[in-house]
Amino acid sequence: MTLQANIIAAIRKIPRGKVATYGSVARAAGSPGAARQVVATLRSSFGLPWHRVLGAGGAIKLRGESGMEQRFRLEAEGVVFRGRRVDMKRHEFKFPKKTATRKKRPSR
DNA sequence: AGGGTGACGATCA
DNA sequence: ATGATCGCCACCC
Repeated sequence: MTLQANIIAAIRKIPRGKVATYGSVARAAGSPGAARQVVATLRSSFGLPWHRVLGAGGAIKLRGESGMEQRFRLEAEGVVFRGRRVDMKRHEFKFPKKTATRKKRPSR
């Protein structure tokens, strides 16, 4: 299982009308701090709800038209923006945390 | 092995 | 709020 596969899997779980951040996706994929890999994945793969992935705080990190595009798509899904960012209070998607079987870690 | 790169994140001025 | 810096991580050449 590659990190990229985990990232893709995580992103695919983001429901319509909800959003997640690079950082949270990275954690969900099992690699906290690997936000940049999330980016790499989004760039190299497609067919993913890429527009539902934002930067910390719900900010769109894309520049130019791509950013507008993203915002446009999110609003179309019912996501509310507060200034230049998404209202995370209402739309942030919380990935199910692995509480039971920790990755490579003796129970407890 | 070594070095460069990112749609990042957090912090500081 | 914006821009600069440093830290992080995995991937690519």
